[in-house]
Amino acid sequence: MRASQLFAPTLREDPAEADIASHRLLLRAGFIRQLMAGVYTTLPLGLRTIRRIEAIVREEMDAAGAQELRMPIVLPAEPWRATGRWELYGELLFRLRDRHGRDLLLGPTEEEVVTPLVASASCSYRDLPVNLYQIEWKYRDEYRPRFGLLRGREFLMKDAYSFDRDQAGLERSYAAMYEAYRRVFERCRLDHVIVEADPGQIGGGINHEFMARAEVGEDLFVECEHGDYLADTEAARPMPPEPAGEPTEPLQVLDTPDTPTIESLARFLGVEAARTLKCVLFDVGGRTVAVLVPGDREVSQTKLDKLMFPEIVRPFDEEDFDRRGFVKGYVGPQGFEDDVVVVADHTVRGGRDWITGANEPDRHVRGANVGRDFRVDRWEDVVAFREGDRCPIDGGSLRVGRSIVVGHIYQLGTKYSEPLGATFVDEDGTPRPFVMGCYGIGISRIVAAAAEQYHDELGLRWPRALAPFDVVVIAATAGDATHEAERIYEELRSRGIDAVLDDRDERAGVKFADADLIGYPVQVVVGARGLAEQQVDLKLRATGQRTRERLDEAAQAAADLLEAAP
RNA sequence: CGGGACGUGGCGCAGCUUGGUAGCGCGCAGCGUUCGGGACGCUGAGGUCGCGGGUUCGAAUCCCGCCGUCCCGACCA
Repeated sequence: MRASQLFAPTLREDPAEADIASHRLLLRAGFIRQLMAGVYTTLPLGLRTIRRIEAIVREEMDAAGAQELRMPIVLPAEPWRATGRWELYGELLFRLRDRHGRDLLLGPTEEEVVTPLVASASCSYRDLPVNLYQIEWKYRDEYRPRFGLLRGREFLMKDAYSFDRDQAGLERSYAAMYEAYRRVFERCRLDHVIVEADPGQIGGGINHEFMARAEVGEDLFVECEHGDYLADTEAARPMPPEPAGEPTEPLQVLDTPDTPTIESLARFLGVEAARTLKCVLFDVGGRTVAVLVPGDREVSQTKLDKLMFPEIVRPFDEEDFDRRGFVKGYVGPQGFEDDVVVVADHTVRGGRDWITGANEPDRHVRGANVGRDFRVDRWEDVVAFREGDRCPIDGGSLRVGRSIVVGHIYQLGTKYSEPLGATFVDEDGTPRPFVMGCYGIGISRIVAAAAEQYHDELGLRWPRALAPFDVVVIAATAGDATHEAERIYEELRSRGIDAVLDDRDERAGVKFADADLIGYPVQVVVGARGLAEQQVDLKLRATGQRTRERLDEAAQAAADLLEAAP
């Protein structure tokens, strides 16, 4: 490609709407242009990078036994009603209506399409497993699109779906995808971690997130300083504290006017929040569940959801407090009726003589102790992770890392096959629902994640595998240099290397600046200065390292440098 | 959806407080000089000042409404 023909409008200044590096540089370097919030045009350079990522993904998916297909983006509402997601997804769905008044949506993911599709093939258990994937644009009307390609309303995703006869089969399919994903992100050179993520309300299903480290990432994970523990922040289980000793105080009631929050209570009494016992009430499938955590900690509803699955967990609202006779802001676990389930986090074992609610307005108690003053029905891990918690394996200090989720794989089981009536015929002749897995890779998000990890003050610095082109040949001066540059460019192309010839009628400085901004891995500079000695200059963008090579070996040298590039 | 900021040639911005018919830099076009790290000079094109309403002799500027974009947030006793 000749730069004079390439539509790559680079910007000299940072666009006003972009804050983070990837967004700013992808705009400036001419990879993308914004059309509206969360929707971008992909320019030729951006599309080349996307194609390279797609190629890697395709190779690994195919090698893992998945088959590519293409499903529609405009979808009928009916199957989404069947699975409940027409309601559940709410505003997240782009909905539209056709001329006949039929409800349609733009696909945010495609279980509702692929599941009936496979079912319609009248499968026998002998046809399984099947794994189908596509690379297609997805649509989600995010409540707040942001950060350019990181959270768009339109994004390119590889989505794969496996269909197995049973859980054992699913686990095999899942393991194959897990390995394929590892290879994909290795080949993309993304610095990433893999964590077992929280299954949330779906419950039970194992799932893993592939997270590219990035300071600007919205997704948090927890890691031990010694590298032996990794977890989703919602799933992290800190090491429990040493158990506290026997009670030392009698239970006594305190007048604590106007102290409905832990903060106001701690201030009123002049004690640490950690001395108080927080008692949070939830409705779980109609029953009252009281969750106890130290006052300076929070309950993780995600953990509670998982614990109570398949029951639905809902925090108490005003009405619940009134109707069930609890005093909001002054709830304590003493004297609960038997129908209240008391769940305490392990961290509660680390305290005694608690200050907690007295179950009457403006009053608390002190000296409340487990066993003597209140009962605990279940000891569980329900506390939200907090900076400073210890590693459950070696007690090391845990820290929070930020990341961009670029891949997510999931064991779905029969969550979709059952409501959609998607079955195969098993060996005994009876229909059974497929045991499914789903596997996503955010292709357009990889572009942004890689830009976050590979850039400097000059611009983008693509790893070889993701760069829009491998090499740029810069004609730095007119005359002979132009001819030599052209010759080197042709030689590179004949070697199968994706090269750009910067033949624009621009000053050398402009070409250098654009080359650095766009981030070609290798630059070959052909100019009068070098030609006087029959030499050219090579630059490796990743390190900035420059070398001189003989003119007649320029293409070979560039190829070698590219080979050695990260 | 709540809070905040911002919408002025393609891009980045000034002008608005105190109303008087729009300006700077970059980019773009032409000519000349220059030519290995975002050159210089001269000339030129390009703007419904986000949209609608109002106030006024007169609105980019003041008032009201709407739209758009960006940032922060979304829930716990």
